[in-house]
This record gives sequence, structure tokens and C-alpha cells, in this order.
Amino acid sequence: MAGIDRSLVRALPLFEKLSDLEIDRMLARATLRRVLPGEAVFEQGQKATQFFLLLHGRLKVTQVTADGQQIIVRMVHPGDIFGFAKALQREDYPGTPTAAAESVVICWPTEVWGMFVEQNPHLAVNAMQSIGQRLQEAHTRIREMATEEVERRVAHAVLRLIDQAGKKEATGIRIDFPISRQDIAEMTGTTLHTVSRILSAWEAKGLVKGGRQKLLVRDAAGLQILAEGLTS
Amino acid sequence: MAGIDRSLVRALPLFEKLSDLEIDRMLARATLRRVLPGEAVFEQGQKATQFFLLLHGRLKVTQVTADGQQIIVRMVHPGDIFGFAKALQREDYPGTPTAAAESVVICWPTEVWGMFVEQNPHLAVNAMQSIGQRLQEAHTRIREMATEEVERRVAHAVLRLIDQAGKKEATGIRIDFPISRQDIAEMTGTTLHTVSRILSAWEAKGLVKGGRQKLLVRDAAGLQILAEGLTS
DNA sequence: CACTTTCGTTGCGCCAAAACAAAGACCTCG
DNA sequence: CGAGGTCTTTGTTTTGGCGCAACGAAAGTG
Repeated sequence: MAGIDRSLVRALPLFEKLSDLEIDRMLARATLRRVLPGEAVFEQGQKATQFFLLLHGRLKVTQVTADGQQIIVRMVHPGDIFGFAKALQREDYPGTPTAAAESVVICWPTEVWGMFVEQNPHLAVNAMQSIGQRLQEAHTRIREMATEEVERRVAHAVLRLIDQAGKKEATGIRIDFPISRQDIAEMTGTTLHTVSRILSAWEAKGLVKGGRQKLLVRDAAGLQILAEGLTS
Repeated sequence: MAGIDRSLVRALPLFEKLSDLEIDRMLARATLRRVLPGEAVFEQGQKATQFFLLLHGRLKVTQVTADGQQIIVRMVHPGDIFGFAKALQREDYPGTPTAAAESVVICWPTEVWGMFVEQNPHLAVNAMQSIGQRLQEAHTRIREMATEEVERRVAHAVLRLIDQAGKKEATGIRIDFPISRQDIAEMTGTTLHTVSRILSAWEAKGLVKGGRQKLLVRDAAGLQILAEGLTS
């Protein structure tokens, strides 16, 4: 293994306040892995032997319920850590991260985490902030699911997507990876039928432009108004 | 201030692997505060100047949406840290923790957290595990809200309550603090009317015994079956 | 290029649960 | 102990959005 170049990760929040030397020491224990679209990095329920950092690409983390229903727990964006079962006090992975686009991940054995933290408390602080951020997001989603109707939830989900993975184009903002109606449904706790209806209605109003596995937001401000529920 | 006795906190997970000396040093910066039922420790939106540890009692953390709806984000049990905005990368408190029963909390100024962590990485690790646990719970709730119908959600919520705050009695397990139908509704994303109907139905089946601000679970196993959705 | 598979759209009936409404139970406090 | 508040129960009406179903369109496959 030729080693991973420090410049790839230097700027990530996780490595903030770490010295070059310390980063190199971590990277020395890491391996790189390429993940093809549709491929899973690991499977829900497997013993957690590694934790990961997404370098490039996009993953969706799904959970399957006992009765076979699937939901998307979160999206993983470049720079995020995932599969971090250690922090969750778990032995097994709680979900399955599947590549939505071709991705590259860094892998560490779980055992090295304790060692890294002993050597540098900043790492623990940075990781905690990342997890804290996710907790925040989770609470936001809980609040939305508890109080909002489907259309507003979908609006929020789409806004979040263009925020985290939006790419400006001539006619609007495109979601930068393949995403289906089914995916949006699994993110918002509804059915693909309902999502399809909603997106069709939005397209008729000129808010978005749909397509197979594609979504272009023409009028983010308009969506925002819908999300706030000011239309009544 | 006479100082807080170490024995009160020695056994808590947050202080695991810390020496007596280190705990004393932390307690030296802390103050105690008593919170009466109905009183809030702080208010949503306030600048986060302190973080807290619940020593005794029970708190419910609520968030209010822009349009005035309220939801219960989580319950705080003895030994839990809360108001930990630092970890969430926030300046203000995201929710309001209100005492459900008379409570005692330990308060620290937010600034001291960084100092404590520098001195002992274990503290960061312990705190991260606490937050990780909460993230787990949040994901569980999201999955429930997305896939389950109201009755199962309520069953799950009640089971979680007797797990975290259950007290064995002759005829069953009692929830150890005053809790209203409204509270349960706000925990499960429904209305108090629906919760009332569900509990009445359960009472008719002998699963629970209700009362004003009270709930006694007679048959936890029966509830579990409902929660799993095996009845169909 | 036909064949298959996957993904998206749309119409319709139905039901869980919310909204609306009203009355009853229990607690507190002057 | 009576008045007013809070909490709970129960009935009726209304509706959002799910389940079912069928069709259309695009992408992949041999």
C-alpha cells in the first residue's frame, strides 16, 4: 500500500487541530476502497470491524424493519464519518450504506480508534461535534415527521438535499446524484406514489423539473415557502 | 458553596475512568440547582451559557415549532447530560427542559468543557457515547414514525418509558413520574384524543391501568406484541 | 432491435386518525 | 365546600394520503 496522501483529508473538520504528523499516523493504519453505485460498504447487522470516512461520492444509509419496510436514515456526504458503531456503543452496524454514486472511502479497524483518541483528545472533540450535528438533524426530522404534513416534509427533504448536494445549473439547482421518488419517499416516511403526485404538482407550478432519477429545483424560494407552511 | 460530594456522581457513566481527583476538580467548578415541577431549567433559544447533568428527578425536553405546536424531543433521566449545546455546535439551546418531577441538576459554565477535555480525553469519549446513544434512539424514533401506525408508536413509547423510568409494583410496572396523555401524544406525534382512545382500549383489554397523570403497565409482554405489530 | 426490467404517473376507493365538539372526572385553593 | 382549572373520555364528522391497479416511458441486455 503506497499510503494515502494527507492533502486529501487535511481540510476536513474531523482532522481540525491535528498536526500533520498525527494525521499521517492515522492514515498509516487506513486503507482505501472504491465502491460502485448500488454496492454496499457493509450490511446492517454485520459485526462492526471497521469505521469509515467518505472521501468522494455519495452514500445513502438505509435500515430495514422487521416487516421488510425500508427507510433512509441519512445521506453520507464527502468528509462525513460513518459506520462509527464504536461511538454508538454497538457491536454491529445499525444500517446499510449503499453508494448512490461511485464513491471512495477510507477504512480503519475499529480497534485503532481508542488509540487515536488517547493520543489526541481533539479527535474525540471533532468526532463528537460531527455526531452532535447528526443528532440535531435527527431531532429536526422527528419534529417534522410529528408535526408536518407530507408535502411540507418532502419540501424540507428536497431543500436539505440541494443544500448538501446541490449543483448550480443554468435553469436552477440540480441534485448532484441519482435519486428516485422511492428514495425521497423513504426519507420522508411516505410512499413513492404520494411523492410522485407532489412532484408532479410542483412541476405544474414551475417549482421543480423532474426526470428519471433526477431532480432540478427551479425555485428554491418557492419551495422554502411551502416548507414553512405559509401557504395555508 | 460547600461543594458537591463526589459520591453523588462517582458511578455515572460520564465519569467512568476518571480519577477521584479529576472528578473533584470538575465538581469544584459546578453549582447545584433545584428545579420544581413545571419549572424550566432554561428556555429554547436562550444563549447556551451552561451545560448540565441531571442528578435526581425527571425532565422532559420540548421544542416548539414556528406555528406553535409542541413536541417532546426526549426525556432526561438521572445521570444524563443535557443542554450540551457545545457538542451540537450551537450557540443557543435547541429545546426547553421542564421538570416533570422535582429535580436536582449540576450546572457548569460552557467554557470549562474544553478545559476538562484537554485534561482528560476519557471525558470526551464518555460524552460521545452518551450522545451516540441518543442518536441511536433518535433514529429508532424516526424509523417508527416513518413506518408504524399510531397504536404501535404509542406502545413503543410506553415500553421505552417503563424501561427508563419503570418502578415495579404489586400489580404491574408504574411510570415513575407524572405523565399526561398530552405528553405521550407529543412523544409519538399524535393527538391527546387518539392517545386517550388507545389507552382506554388497552385498559379494556387489561394491558394497562390509567389514571390522571398516571400509568401502570399490567402486561408488558402484551404491549411488546402490539409494538412488534404481530397482531395484524 | 425486440425483450425485460426498472422507474414514474395517475385514477379511484377506503380507512386511520385528525378536527371538531361536549361533557365528565379529578385536583387545588380560597 | 364550592368555584375554577386541568386533565380525560367519548361521540361525530371530515380528510389526507395509503393501498391497489393499470399504464406509460426510459434504460439496460442479449
